[in-house]
Amino acid sequence: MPEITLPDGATREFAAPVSVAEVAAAIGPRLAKSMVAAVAGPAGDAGETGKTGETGKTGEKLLDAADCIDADTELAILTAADPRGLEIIRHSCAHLLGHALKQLWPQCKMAIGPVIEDGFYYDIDLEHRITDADLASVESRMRELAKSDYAVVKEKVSWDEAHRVFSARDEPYKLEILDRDIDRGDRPGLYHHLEYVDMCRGPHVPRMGLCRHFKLLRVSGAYWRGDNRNKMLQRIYGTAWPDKKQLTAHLTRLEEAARRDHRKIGKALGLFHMQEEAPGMAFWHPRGWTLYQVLMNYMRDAQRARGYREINTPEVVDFSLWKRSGHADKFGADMFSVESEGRAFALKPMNCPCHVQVFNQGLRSYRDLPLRLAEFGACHRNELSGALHGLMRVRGFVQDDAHIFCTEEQIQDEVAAFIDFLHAVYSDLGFERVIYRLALRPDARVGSDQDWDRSEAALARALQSKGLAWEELPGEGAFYGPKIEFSLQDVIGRVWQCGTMQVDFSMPGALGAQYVAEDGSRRTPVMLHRALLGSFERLIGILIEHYEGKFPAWLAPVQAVLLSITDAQADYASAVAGDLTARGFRVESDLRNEKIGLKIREHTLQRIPYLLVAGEREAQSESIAVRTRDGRDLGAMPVGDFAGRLNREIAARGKNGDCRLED
RNA sequence: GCCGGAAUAGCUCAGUCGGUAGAGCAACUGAUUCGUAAUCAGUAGGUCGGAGGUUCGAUUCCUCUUUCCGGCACCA
Repeated sequence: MPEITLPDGATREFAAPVSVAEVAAAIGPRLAKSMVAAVAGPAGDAGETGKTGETGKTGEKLLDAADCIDADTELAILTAADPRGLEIIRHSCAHLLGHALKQLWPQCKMAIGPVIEDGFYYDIDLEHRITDADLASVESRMRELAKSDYAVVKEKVSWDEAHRVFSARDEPYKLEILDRDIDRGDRPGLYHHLEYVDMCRGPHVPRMGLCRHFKLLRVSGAYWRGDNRNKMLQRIYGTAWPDKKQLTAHLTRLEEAARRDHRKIGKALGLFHMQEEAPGMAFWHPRGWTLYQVLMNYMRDAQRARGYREINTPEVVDFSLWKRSGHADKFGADMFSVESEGRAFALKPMNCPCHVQVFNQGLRSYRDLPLRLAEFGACHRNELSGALHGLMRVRGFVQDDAHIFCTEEQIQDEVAAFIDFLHAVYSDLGFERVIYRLALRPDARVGSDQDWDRSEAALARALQSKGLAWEELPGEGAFYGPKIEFSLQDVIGRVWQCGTMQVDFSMPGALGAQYVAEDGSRRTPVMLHRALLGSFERLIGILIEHYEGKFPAWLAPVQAVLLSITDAQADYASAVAGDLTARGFRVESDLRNEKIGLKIREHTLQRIPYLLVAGEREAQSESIAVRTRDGRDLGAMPVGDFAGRLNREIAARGKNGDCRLED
């Protein structure tokens, strides 16, 4: 006699074990119709034996509509409105995709079809190459199948039975999953979609009519089990939403994101270009290089204020140094090499070994520590061609790199100070959402396990002391030490590592770094590798997308343009431009014999923050009429007033809205 | 690197079922001096990414190649 407690606290008693669907029906017909699945929660032990899926909360269990409840439990019926319900719909969409694919290409071998953010995919092995046209026909077959609203039938079977089913269906990938990932004692779930069968923990929708608001997006390649030694399969991506409105909104977001692409905006604003002769390297144009320099000078001042000393080291260095540092072994193939007079050199892929050389000059005392050596270091890495991506992943770049030589006792404070520094800079840059990750020891590494224990712990403690939530990435640390990754997202949600803080107990010793301790003994310092921006290239790529090219005044390559109305104001406009330039602003003037409307349009499209109209009225009154790039008219004001207000806006950096120019 | 797609004027793109290409904007010339998102007219501009092949003839078909795009893998 199960007693079921609903989310609102109401209870319902049933005389006999009931299915989830029956409970929903008892609550109301509308809920029964829109029910996707249910979640049973921790009070009761609901459902049949065997795993039906897990949710974030411990003790919660996801149930299929057909699952039977035979004991007291809390139960929430899930609909598309619930995030867990939506996830189930997306998962069922993957099955729907599999169903359609199998109907269109019966010889297609099914691999996996999981849920991802905003949607789902299915990996298949099929000789025929799926084209965009195919994608449309797959999608329409999916719609037909969904429209028929067929019932999804769940079946729990023995491992042997599952094996028999997929042998008969000639699905080698499903058999491999059974063999390698599923315990022989388990009872895998089979979901029958008419003639199509998929194996899944579930739950899934009870009727396919619940999967209606989806769209297939693209087809691409993906290695079986994510391993590049395995066969490359075809992966079809789709997105799915609770209703048409949200689907449309998502597709619109994707279109808008495409417009913010840094490669597109970089070209439109004349910031940089790339060309065939230098793959993965940027040619910076005047406006882009201005932005680059503004950012670099900002970082230069900021790090000087925080006790860093700037240095500069060679870009072409003998391979022997890379051998001693360990980089040649691990990354030799990814380094650009240069040969001269029989000697092998490499373009430096990073700055750390060079910084140790600077540290090693002279005898260092414990009194020198922590020693913070910073360099805007130009690095080259011969990244795999397929990895290149605009400014985000390049082969030539400049890091805002620094290495802190310190004692083990100083690590904690240095890491904490670095995190504060990073937050201050990111806040000036307008970044609020930072993703924190802690990359732990990889299999291929140098250094003792004790060193790794201590360095991992030091980083974790520092994050904790700042109250930051982080994700751990086992095996993803650098070969010489663990690292905190500070990542930002581009406009379509791809995550890019920018800042980093790495603890290294190995390289200083390997390269002979020493200092004299208080007791006169020679000791090896600890080395902290750190960068805030990561590389100027990547960070500028993120900045372009973040601001959609509408850089705040402090970063804008051109902060204001003087616009004359007729030739009669040419001298006046030039004089004002000269005055503002002399005050340190980045100003241009447009004296062309063109209509003011055209000039406004062109410079607005160039995202210049302030358009300063100098017409006859302004010339008479020694003023300028100020218009912002978002079309606001701030009226006429004396040049000195504008300069003062712009100065305050620039000083505020990230802490002002777009073109506020407040009094 | 792997799978798939793409490459046409400075930019954004159209086009040729094999007969050496077209628009808009930009550029240039002239007229216009016009107050807040496009003034008008004219001119010029392309060995259709590169190399080879098939063909009487290739931008179009085939092969190779480079780069880019979307993923996968990689990311010190």
